[in-house]
Amino acid sequence: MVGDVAKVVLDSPLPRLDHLFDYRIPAAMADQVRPGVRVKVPLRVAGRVADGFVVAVADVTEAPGELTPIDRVVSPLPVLAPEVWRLARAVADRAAGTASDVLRLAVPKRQARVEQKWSTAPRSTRERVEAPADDLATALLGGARIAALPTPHQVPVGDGWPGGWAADVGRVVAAVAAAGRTAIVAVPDRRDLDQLETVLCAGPAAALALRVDASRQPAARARAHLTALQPGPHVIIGNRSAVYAPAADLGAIVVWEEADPFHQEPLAPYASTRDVALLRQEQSGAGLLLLSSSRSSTVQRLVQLGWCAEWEVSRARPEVVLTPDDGRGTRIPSAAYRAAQRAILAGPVLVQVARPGDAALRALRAGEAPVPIDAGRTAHELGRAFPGVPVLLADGEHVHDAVPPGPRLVVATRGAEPRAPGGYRAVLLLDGGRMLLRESLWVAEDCLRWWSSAAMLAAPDAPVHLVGVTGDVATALATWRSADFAARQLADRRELRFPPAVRTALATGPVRAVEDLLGEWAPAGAELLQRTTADGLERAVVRFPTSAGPRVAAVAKAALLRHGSARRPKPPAPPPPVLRIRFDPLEPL
DNA sequence: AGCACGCCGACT
DNA sequence: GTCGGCGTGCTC
Repeated sequence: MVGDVAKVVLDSPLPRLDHLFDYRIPAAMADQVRPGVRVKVPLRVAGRVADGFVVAVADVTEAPGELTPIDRVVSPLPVLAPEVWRLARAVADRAAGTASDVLRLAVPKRQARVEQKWSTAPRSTRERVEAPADDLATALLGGARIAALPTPHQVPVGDGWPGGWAADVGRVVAAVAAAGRTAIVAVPDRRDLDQLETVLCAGPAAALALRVDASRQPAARARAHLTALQPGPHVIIGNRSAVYAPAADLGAIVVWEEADPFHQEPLAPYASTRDVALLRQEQSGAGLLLLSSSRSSTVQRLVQLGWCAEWEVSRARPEVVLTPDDGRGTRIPSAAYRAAQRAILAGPVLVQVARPGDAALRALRAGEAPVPIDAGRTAHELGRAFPGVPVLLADGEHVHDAVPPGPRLVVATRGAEPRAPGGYRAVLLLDGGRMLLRESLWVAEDCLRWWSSAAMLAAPDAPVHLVGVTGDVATALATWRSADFAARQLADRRELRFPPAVRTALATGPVRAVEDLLGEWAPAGAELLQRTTADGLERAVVRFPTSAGPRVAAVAKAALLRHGSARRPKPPAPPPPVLRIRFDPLEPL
């Protein structure tokens, strides 16, 4: 019978099962089986069924023998869009992972009740939106790949003050939607998502906004997914999983703050938003906007390759004052202290610290040994330094999106800084020296990003004091030339042959499996960087030029096919060690 | 994950 | 001779 072969991807993390399986489509299911639908299919023996998605329907099969029929169609809704399947395959191949691992991130779990209601309820039709023309959006709609820094201060929207970046993104996606194309925006965290939502809801594309937030209830996720599958345009906003949203008419992908660690997927195959976005841009021809508060060396590399263009969104620059430590090196320098005292009469002042516990205190009580101090005492001590001024602490445990207007000292750990209406009257970056001491391949550019994003919370005419930091990275912040700094970082990395100038991969597992792999990796272009062995387990790090990526990944996948699964003994026996391979770990060594 | 196939040690 | 250990490989 014509068209009765279904190509099915199985929901299984086993490398051996990571290819398409052919099944016969029973005549009774013919009208329901189409690409994207969930099915249950027999595997090996009758009675055992696996979940899967149909990705294609064909006339012929290359599989030997008689085809087993599909067991049943779980749902007739085609929830795996063809462009998402292509993307999942590419992401998996790049990292020697399985497509089904990627699909678990890309397609939310089925919610029968949601689908039930969806099938009967009328769907809202997309209305046309009107938005001002936007040069950046026009370039993106032409397929441009662009790296840009945002408007560096907050803007008033309704009665809120979202970041300038969110307003920049809002203008771009509204223009993309007005052109009838879908836009996807991926941001690191919930607080960024809230700001973007504020902007979108006040703009012309409000009715098209669709929040696909992996942290929301499963039902809400499923509903948003079904909506995204409908003809657009949509403005899809979310965290890292948003890059996988279905969008047949994709016009632009926007990634805000691509270097933020929240964009790093903690689940196999560990692909970051940026890498997925690059693949999706290539596959779809949509525009790609990498908007960040400072240029990362990774994006600078793309710029220098000519793969990515630069764009100036705004000429405005926060005023940054480099303030040396005076005297003992632990006290707030008097220049910064005076600036804070002056500013606090007009409104809130932000103090960024590495950890509020000891650093802020140490700065105020020179000469005393730092001890772990709870947040309450920190607030108390700061209160003494600024008598009569309320102190607010913001860190991982004390989350504040925004602070009320009026004089207030806001002590925040990096990344936890609340926004202030109209911006802070002064920003003190107090712990720069300590932040730079952290051991990481990316410290310098991480610090520049943390400082830049805190500086962007200042009012347009308010001073930003970077305390006790000198050299390249301080100059980069003061001159707001993070691209030059990133270029120098990249030059160093080329010299050392370290990321992002090269890629890395980490293999762990039984000594023999890892050694075999290293033997095959070498001719593929992967050079051994580090190797440690402990009780039968080996850990090896290799580096390779990006051009060798496909070969290195293919060799890795072949090795996983050989050693990837092992017999699992009955618990409580520990599972036997298996070969694991991770590409591009943030800290390879 | 399961389940068959297949090649070496103790056995009625 | 055979029974069965579990190492290896396959699943349309």
